[in-house]
Amino acid sequence: MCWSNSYAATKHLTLCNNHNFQFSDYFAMPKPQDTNFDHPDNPGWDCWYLTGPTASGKTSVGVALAEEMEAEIISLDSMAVYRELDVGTAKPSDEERMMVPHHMIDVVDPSEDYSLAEYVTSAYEAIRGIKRRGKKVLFVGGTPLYLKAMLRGIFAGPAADPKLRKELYEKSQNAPPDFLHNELKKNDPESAQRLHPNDTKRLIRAIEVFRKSGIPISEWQKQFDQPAPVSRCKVIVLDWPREELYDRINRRVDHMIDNGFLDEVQRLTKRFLPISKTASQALGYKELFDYLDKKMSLHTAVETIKQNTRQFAKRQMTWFRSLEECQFFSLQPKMTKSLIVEQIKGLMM
RNA sequence: GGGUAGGUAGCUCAGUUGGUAGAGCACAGGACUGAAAAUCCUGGUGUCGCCGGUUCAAUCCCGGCCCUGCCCA
Repeated sequence: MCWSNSYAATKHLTLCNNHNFQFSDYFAMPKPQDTNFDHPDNPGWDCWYLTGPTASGKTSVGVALAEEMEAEIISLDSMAVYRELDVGTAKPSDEERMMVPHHMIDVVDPSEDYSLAEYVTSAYEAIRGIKRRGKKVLFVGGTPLYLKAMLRGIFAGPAADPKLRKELYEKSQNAPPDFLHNELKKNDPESAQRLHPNDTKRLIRAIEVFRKSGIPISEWQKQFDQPAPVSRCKVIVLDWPREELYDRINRRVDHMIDNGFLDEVQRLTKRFLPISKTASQALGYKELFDYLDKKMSLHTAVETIKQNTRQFAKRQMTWFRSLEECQFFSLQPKMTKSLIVEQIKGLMM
């Protein structure tokens, strides 16, 4: 795609002069709408999906499964897209990536902002490539919003406008609490009805969409209530008993700390371009930044990472329960990987 | 041993001039489409340290005991 380089270059230049990535006001080039998001025959169909909460073992099962099924893997993960965020995002190892081709990992610089729409655009591209090579497509990852967008599509509405967002945000800070809500009510009462007055991010996005397109976001979004056809999508959720999952999370965070997580975070603090607003949302990084800034002890930082990760896993499960496409696969500590792979393979065929 | 402050939710604490109690965090459930590992909403989960007394009624008042912190020996 010819526009992507100049777009990235513009971002780089402007970011150099702006180290404040809280509602940064750099100018984002509007992207050409060269992808038909609301395709009548969604490219995300006729693919396999292996998902589940964080630390459920998706990566390792996914690689084994892909080998068995002659598939290539598309990572379904909003944080693995960033280069240099390796340990904390638990990316697949070099060995795993040698065994099966992986896509959508390490695709942007950590100083760049990233979005759902960029993911979907590139994932469509990856699907086409894999199918050209005569392979199957296996999505592996746990970002539920991305999963839903792959299954049900995304609307071809206006891109984010950081300038407008910043303006609305700052205005709302000096106004009565329901300022944004009232603002939205004027043009899009349906969305205002649906959104809570405190839901700042979504209120801002909804106002933004109307101002840029003249069409309420509630109009754009109507199409996504229909589940993908079950006959064409297999979505498997790795499902551990809650307590076991939490143990796995705690153990994995300890393992990350023992395997260079701190060094990685330290390196990020020393880079020329600061990490972007979206990349800095990654779990574990913000807590370790606080430790390095001496705002908390290492022990407290690690415990906080574990807690935030458990809360994240809980939210992921809420998503999976709400998506009718999801088929839960119950796991028990004693099951071997080959047994798991065998059974999931059976479900997918 | 004497004095003193305290013991209330998983944690840190508030409170009831006597009518069986509430905040933050934790935890649980939900929402979610161009920031999503983000963000937002809802929910109190309890032998008010233990044993007795007074009272129609005690977590609260009285007595004793146990435990913790601090001060003095």
